[in-house]
Amino acid sequence: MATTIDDQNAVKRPRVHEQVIHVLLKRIIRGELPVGAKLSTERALSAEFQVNRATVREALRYLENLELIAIRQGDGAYVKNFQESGNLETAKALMHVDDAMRFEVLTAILEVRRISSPEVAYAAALRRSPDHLAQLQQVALHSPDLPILERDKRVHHIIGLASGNILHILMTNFYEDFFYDFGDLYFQNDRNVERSEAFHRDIYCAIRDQNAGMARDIMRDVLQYAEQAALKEIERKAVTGRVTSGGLSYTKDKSDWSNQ
Amino acid sequence: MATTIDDQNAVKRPRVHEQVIHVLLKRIIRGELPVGAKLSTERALSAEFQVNRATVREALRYLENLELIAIRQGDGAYVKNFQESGNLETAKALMHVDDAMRFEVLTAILEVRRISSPEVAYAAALRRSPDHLAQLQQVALHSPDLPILERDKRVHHIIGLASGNILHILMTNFYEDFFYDFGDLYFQNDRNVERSEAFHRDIYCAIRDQNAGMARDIMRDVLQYAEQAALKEIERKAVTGRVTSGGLSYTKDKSDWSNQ
DNA sequence: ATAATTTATTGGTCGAACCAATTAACTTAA
DNA sequence: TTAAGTTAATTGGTTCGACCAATAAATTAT
Repeated sequence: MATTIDDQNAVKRPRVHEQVIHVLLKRIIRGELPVGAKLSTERALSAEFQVNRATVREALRYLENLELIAIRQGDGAYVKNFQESGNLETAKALMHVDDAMRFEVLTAILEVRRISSPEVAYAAALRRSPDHLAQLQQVALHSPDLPILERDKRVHHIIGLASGNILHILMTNFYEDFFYDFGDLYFQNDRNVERSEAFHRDIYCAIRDQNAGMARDIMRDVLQYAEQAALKEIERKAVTGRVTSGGLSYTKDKSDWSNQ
Repeated sequence: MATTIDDQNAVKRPRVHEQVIHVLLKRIIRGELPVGAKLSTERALSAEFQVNRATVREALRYLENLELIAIRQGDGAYVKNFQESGNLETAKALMHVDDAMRFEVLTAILEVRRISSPEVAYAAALRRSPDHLAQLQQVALHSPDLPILERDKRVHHIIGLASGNILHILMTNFYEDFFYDFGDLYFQNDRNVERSEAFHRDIYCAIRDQNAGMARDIMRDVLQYAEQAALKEIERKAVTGRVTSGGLSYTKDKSDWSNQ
């Protein structure tokens, strides 16, 4: 059988158009392509990167979806001000630019989550269906075999679902995307694991009893704890150096273009 | 000169790949393509829609960016559960499905904004730079010629910038995208215009004085007012029928595929 | 000088071919 | 028979080359 690489440790072979995205993204965020600047034509980029024009187009379309550029037929592609038009997906892209930007985005997310999620818990306690309660009970209390990171993810997700607000659900997905890498580092500390498990028990009871105020307080407390603990881990790591299991620092790219 | 259509009333000629997106989107959201279902191959879709495979690919790439489908080389494209993986841009797409979904998304956004924005104002009052204050003064107090909708947009945007949190800024952009159409309807009511202008004056003073608590209260009050007023307008319109200048109801598509 | 027309540029779409990863079917060895 | 290895078919990824459509610049006519 051909070497079927383990899914967890699968080596991502970046698709070509993703490499093009990466280069253009850096040029835009770093200001080499300032706001209002016109990008090279698709044909010129195609020649520069030695890839097909269709591949360049896939990359440009992605940047257009991010509201980072505006494409006009017969004219060209222009850099937009992402602070004026960027969407939340732009934040994910910013994570790949450099460490400083990564830290800014991460702290921003932590703040937004600390503000919003307690109110999500509040709404969830009020509106939760019996089915959502059952799901929460199953995951929070009766899934000891589930890794703590996955369990925590699901708890938050079920709370989002129970809130009955589709935006809360999508925001929860957004947080999860960010904390998936970082979570491993966070839960290496047993104290954080215990804190999380206590949170699961408490938030379940509050939602079961439809005690919205208590649910909000419980969520607020755990997020304040987690935020401080996470920032501490980052600080420690910044001194220790890079870690192997993800975290703030990303592995350097092997792409020929990554250092442009 | 060739007929240069006025930008404001420009007739959007949907690009072909956007029409393909629309059809596939409806099939997914409506459950015709349930979670886990495998989409037709690119070649099959190309034949079905009578468009080139590259065009189909642009559409599929968009749905992939929305986390609505997962594409695997050598295998195919599969429908994901957007409640588990969808990002905020998915909400925009949901607006185009039907009226019920549109209403759900809109009320969800109003709720999220009511929760988050007061805290953004709080942070803005604490952290605002002299430059941001000057911008806010200019727009909020000394731009009588600016249409109220545009002025209101900029006030919120500057507050987002002043908050110093990139996520707040991007979330503000997200709100703006949704309320741009609806804003015209909202500001047809003079009472709403007056309320908004008062808000601009008050929030400027609070941020100028770095009175964070007051800024938060002012923002909370105006959003509560606006939310109720907006829902009232929607209700009124639902009785009156569709309106011409945007609003909840979208114009029916002329696409051949729109009724699939 | 201004307006209309033409031309060149550039993104949008198309068609066919080949590469690369996956799956399924088949073959072979234990 | 079963399990592992091999091969073939399927499907997304990329390339090449061409033409269509919208825009902007250059040109011409008024």
